[in-house]
Amino acid sequence: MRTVDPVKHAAKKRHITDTAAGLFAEKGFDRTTVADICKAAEISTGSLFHYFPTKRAIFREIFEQDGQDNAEMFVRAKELEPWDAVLMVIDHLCVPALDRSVAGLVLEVVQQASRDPELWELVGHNEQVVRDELAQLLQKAHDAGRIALPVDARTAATWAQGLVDGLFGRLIDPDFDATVQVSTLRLILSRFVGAQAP
Amino acid sequence: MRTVDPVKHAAKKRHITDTAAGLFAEKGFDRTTVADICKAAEISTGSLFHYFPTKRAIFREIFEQDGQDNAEMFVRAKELEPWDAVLMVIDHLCVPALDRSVAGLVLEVVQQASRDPELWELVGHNEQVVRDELAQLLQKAHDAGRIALPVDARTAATWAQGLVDGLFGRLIDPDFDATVQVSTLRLILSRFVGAQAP
DNA sequence: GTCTATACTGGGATAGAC
DNA sequence: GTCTATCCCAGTATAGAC
Repeated sequence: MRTVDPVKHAAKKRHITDTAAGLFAEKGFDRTTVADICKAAEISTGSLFHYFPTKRAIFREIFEQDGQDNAEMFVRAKELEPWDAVLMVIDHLCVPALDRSVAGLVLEVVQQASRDPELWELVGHNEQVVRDELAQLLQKAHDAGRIALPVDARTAATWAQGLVDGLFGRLIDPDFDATVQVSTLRLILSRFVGAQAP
Repeated sequence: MRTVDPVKHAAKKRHITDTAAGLFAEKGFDRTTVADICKAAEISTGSLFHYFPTKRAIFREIFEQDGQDNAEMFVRAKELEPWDAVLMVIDHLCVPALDRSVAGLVLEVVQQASRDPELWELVGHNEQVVRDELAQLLQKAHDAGRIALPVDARTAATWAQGLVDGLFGRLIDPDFDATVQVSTLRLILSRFVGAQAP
């Protein structure tokens, strides 16, 4: 006897976020208008604001699932030998870089997060979780003699993230092939942490 | 018998760009209004548009001098031993990261450049010059036996830039001390290119 | 729940006096 | 060259019919 079908409702929201994500990636948040989103999603503004209170809310929704994704990843990672786990995590973090449109979205979220405290909490927390987990894995690998860290584990973890940032940064060069360069990234990281040859 | 004093004219333009740069760094390009700039620079909008045709033009002007700066740097670098020159260039590229407000501006320009073709040309060209010069220096250092590149010089140069991007990326973490981490960056690069201990 | 139409706001840019 | 006043438009969000 309820008036809304929650499944349909969620599906529609998802349709809107998916459509909006593409536009945000392509044109940026500020330059994407609500009208653009409505046109692309083939709905009216009135309908859109039935599902989301503001434009920003659409943007946030897009990133809300990331935290859970990462949590799942680390569960899987912990079943591996620590250093292999680190490499797996890095690969996972690099995946968005392989798709230019997703990469645009990542650039955008960094930008927006620095000015939207609510979004910042979401993203910043996530980053910190990744860093902490990476630091733990690196420490274990070090203790097991698989790598020989030249700096503390936390710093190393930070720079592992920094290397991923670097990968994204270089996407501005049209000749830069992220698929190929992920292996270079692994080489740099391996040499940095003194990984033994396998 | 000329009606404008070019020196005064340039000084005023400079005053506007300097003022605007601070605001762009702090709030981002899109969220900085022309009114904001005028207020901060203590001029009227009419006056501002006498010096610049559009808001974007102000933004571009800020980065127009970078090319020349870099050219000068490479002239000085070439007087050094190649590997020392590489480290000098890297240090130079890292300088903006040491000042949070300047760092904000760098984030902003990447963002904007991906959507402003004219700005893109400016920035992209500059990046390419840096990469080419770095690649040359790395090749020379390699040939001199000072380093042992595991990849081609161009790829190595690209990743040297990527590491600098990573440094900027990590600035989002408030605990990240760029001054300290520049030395970690040098360590990572040195290990990557197989630099011999001095 | 979805639409059309529109109110309201704010920002970029211009006109024209001084 | 600089100002004030203002135009014009884009964009978010709402009202109210269906």
